[in-house]
Amino acid sequence: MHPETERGNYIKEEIRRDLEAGRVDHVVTRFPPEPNGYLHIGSAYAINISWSMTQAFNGKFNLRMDDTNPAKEDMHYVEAIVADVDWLGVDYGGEPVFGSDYFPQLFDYAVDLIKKGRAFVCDLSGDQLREYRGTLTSPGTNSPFRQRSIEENLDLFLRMRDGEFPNGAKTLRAKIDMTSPNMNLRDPVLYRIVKHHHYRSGDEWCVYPMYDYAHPLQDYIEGVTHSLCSNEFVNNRPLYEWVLNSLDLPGNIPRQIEFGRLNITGVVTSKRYLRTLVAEGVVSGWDDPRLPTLKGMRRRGYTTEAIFGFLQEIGIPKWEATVDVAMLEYFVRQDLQDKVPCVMTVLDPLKVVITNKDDVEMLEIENHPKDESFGTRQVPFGPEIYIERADFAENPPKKFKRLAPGVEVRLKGGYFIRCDDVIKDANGEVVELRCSYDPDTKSGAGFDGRKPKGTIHWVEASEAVPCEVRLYEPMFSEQPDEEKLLETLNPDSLQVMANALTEPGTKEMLAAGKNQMQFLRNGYFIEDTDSTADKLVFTRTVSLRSSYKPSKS
RNA sequence: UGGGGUGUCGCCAAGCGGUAAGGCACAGGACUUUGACUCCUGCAUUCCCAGGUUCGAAUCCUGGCACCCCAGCCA
Repeated sequence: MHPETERGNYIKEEIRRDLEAGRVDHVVTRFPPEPNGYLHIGSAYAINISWSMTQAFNGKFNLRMDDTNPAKEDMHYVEAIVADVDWLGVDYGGEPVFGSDYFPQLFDYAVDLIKKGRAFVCDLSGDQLREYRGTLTSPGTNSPFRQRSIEENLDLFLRMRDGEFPNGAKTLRAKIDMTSPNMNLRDPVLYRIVKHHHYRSGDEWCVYPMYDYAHPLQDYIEGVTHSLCSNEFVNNRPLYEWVLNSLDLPGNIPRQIEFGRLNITGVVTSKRYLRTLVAEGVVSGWDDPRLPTLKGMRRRGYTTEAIFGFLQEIGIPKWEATVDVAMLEYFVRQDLQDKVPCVMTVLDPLKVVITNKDDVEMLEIENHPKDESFGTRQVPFGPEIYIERADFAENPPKKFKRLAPGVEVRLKGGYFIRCDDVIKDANGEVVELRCSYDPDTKSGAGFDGRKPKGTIHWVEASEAVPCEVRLYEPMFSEQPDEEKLLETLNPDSLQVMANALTEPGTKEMLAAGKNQMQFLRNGYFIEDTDSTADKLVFTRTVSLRSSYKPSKS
């Protein structure tokens, strides 16, 4: 085997082969989104595949709007797409390119095709076209217009362009083979009449090229060497090649190579369903943190490093693969862990009175458990604090490493406290804990006389900052059934902790420009776009991993 | 159903005729002022199935099976 042969990435291997064989001497790839929707994790995956190839071979990467359908596309989407790609940090040469800019050349190529006798104008209606096409098992039938003369075809095509015929009246079709077992080759439509304003070319055109005709030529015009796409297009490859070969084009001809689609457990990426969720108001918008859109993931606090790390690890499947979300979350934690500070926030506060404490003192606590460069901060501790309701149990189960009557725990960065008394309201609900602290056990003092049951986080009452914390869970109860999407929704995908309290240090972090941090024991959070100076709002990016398994009884 | 594509651990995934990498998840254990992090350990005698070729097969051949894609004037 060649020592340079790239393993584990068949596309890279193919490209290298092309380079070594001299078929090409450089690499150009492209990502061709249609500006009719927002980018999502699957888009990032596709972008990464094409982009990483140009990184590997010092090539060029184009971001091309695949805008050949005037009825569906909009400038709003190109702006959104550009913003998302910019966020990913992928370099596409500064400016996106537009497939619609090649309309004139595409038209000329079509004229060429007609002159070569390889395309004809067909008057069949949509319904007739379908009938003539045949089925998967039966061959199609030649169009009665297939034998028109080149002159007549030319004349008709020009008149189609000039708007002489109504929408759908005629099409330009390739003359290939109506009996081909590959449906794409049964004289496919190349151009259709669409009198519709195009967001970019305006009203200049009455005819628009179809994807199968436009794509290979757009690639060719841009000098794309390797056109990488998902394998739903394998059946289209013969047509892609037919278009290029039929034109006898000089120079490098692009080569299409397919890769498998990416699915993630519990996540839906199809535009249609994403649109449904937004339209039905199931989510707050395209940037809802529960959505796998790039905007959603960005708002949720996923970093581009985490996303690329994840993509790097899953590789390039040849066929559709469904990766466990846990893998994505793992990379998010891995990335955040080293770069965000750690503060304390109590999501569901339970009041604790420290009976033997009457002053408020400042404790110095480190901002990161491993990295000293994050420095330390002053955290107040006084006679009244709040702890997490879940960190107290009147009747603790086995192995409960938190607070319980008569039990002693350590307050992170502070002292040991012992629960002496439990105060309940009329309904028997615990509303307050009376605890005593041991001054000898101050953090860092080296006290080792006793071992506390565990360490919990807390927030001092007088300086506590109220905030809203949003916890997210998967949108669907299980692997979503796309046909019954709204029925498989997880009703608890968003949990709002409206009465959360965070330590003053959190505001300091925000003031210092750090909008992402770990809330000790609760996970990684990001200040939400809904947050204001009056009302802080945090979104949980991802929870911490936990090996704690509550016992059944 | 005609054609095309794909089948290696629960999930991704290496492997390219020489005797099954790695990651996630999971299960134990160490450490721990986060039940986090980190660190150990375990986790496919077997590669969709059945035959065949070979000293030797996940890799080659034959035949099955399963799943996915294609019948838009969408992309």
